[in-house]
Amino acid sequence: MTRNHPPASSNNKPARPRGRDLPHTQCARCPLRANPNLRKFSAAELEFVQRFKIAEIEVQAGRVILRDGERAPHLYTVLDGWAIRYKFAGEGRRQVLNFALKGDLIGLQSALFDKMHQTVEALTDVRLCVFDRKRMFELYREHPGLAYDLTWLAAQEKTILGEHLVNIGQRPAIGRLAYIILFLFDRARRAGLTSSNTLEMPITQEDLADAMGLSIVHTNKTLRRMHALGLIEWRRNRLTILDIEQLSHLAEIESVTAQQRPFI
Amino acid sequence: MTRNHPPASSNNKPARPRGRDLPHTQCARCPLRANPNLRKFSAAELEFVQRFKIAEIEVQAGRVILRDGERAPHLYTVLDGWAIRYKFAGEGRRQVLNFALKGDLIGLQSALFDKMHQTVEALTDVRLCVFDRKRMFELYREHPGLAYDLTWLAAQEKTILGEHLVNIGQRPAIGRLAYIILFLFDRARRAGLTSSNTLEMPITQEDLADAMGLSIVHTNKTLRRMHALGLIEWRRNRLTILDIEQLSHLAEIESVTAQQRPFI
DNA sequence: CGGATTCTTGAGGTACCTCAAGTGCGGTGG
DNA sequence: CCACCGCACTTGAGGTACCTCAAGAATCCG
Repeated sequence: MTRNHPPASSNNKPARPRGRDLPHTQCARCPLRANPNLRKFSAAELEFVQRFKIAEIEVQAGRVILRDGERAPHLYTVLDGWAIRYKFAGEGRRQVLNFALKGDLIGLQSALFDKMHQTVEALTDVRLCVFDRKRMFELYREHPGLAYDLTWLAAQEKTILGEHLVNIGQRPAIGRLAYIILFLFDRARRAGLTSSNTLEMPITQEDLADAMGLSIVHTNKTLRRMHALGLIEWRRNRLTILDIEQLSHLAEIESVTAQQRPFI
Repeated sequence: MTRNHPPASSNNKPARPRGRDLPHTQCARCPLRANPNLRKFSAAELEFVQRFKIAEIEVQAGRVILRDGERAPHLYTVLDGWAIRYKFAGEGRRQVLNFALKGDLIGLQSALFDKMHQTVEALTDVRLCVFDRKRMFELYREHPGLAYDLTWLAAQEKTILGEHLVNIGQRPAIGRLAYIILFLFDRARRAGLTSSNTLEMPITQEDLADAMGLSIVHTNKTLRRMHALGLIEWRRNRLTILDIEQLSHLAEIESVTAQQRPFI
């Protein structure tokens, strides 16, 4: 676990978007649309989403995008970059809940409950599509397909968190690690961020440890052990999967299922 | 954790509703409606829900209502009784994700993803309101308020699971226990199942252990320790909270927030 | 009343933790 | 271009919180 997180460390400053808003680009030419894993919009939906979208912003690596307990004015979709979702648990302990990659929605909790129940922080510089929270009900009223998608995305998060709960609650360190590695690799693959069996990512061993509920030291030792077994390679920001069979076996999972998922 | 769960134990039989369907009662007179924590319907919504509802069934204690990996034909709301949501993790290890009480929705995952990602099992005899999955899209098309509620409920589950993740990943045994006890008590209180500071519930120490990612033995010892500290009393199916201050302190939480929540 | 759960307690082992002290590397400034 | 700094990673040593195994007591149920 993370010890000694400075309570108000420099990477906990409020999200001040790096600059002036970027040009309000066309949703029809949204780069996410190229991803075959993401579902297509109808013309009417596309037109609505275009109006729903307020701006595009860029958030610097290390900045907080949304903070636990605060009310966010907007809803975001990640266009590019990596973010991390976590909660603090008194005295510098941190639990990582998930990661956000391109295509992921951020801030739904705030839109529904009037405040966030987790913090979302940029791991790299992140480009975000900004949506107008106040139009949420219009979305529900006029575009049942999009409304359904929002439910779908929320339920998807819930399923993922359930699996993480199994991971942390029931598996030994090596199994947890195997699971997380496969999880990350699969998510990245769907987002088109992998090349064959390697993945470039901004995740530190500390992030990994906090996601697994293990100490950094033990995470490191487990990582080395896994390397010694010839299952992976983990060099600063670069993960290579060497034996997916063995990893799946350690994680006690069969395989990962594919499906076209929605986004906004 | 649960060791030696027989892979196909007697309480894992498919859900065969105990009997003939009960009389198709009026949603307008739904007993849940008495609970002030649950939001009111508009006349049109009430009329829709009445048609959405197919039947009422009763499931015996110990039976599985929905099984992980299977596709469920229906969506349910708990009218009465307790259920438990869990996932297995190879060789008799089980992770409890949450509990379902009156007013809770069951089977949304199956409706959205075509299969369940958790098992839901009746802890007591459970009375369920049965909804027609095939009308889901009609719900989204015609009743944006209800659609919003479904998203709300999914996001709520997700928030709860995030908190459980913090619990299991970051807290020592006594803190985990304090947290779960407060969580259960609060949920039960909202469902109107508590009387002052005591709660009658069908949860065993094994269920508790599996919810916390601890062994039964250690759960028991921690429970006794907590009793010795004068914080709680735990007698078979009966929980009494003696010192909520201390418990909150151990769990490192401030207080629990109230809000009117939706149901269907 | 007997059998099956559930709870309780003790004893001993170990997986993971904390503390501590490096090492390596990438970025920055002189 | 090199020297330095800070952060991420690595490794060892020793402690402990939690685990497993085991056996018995209490309670429930038919």
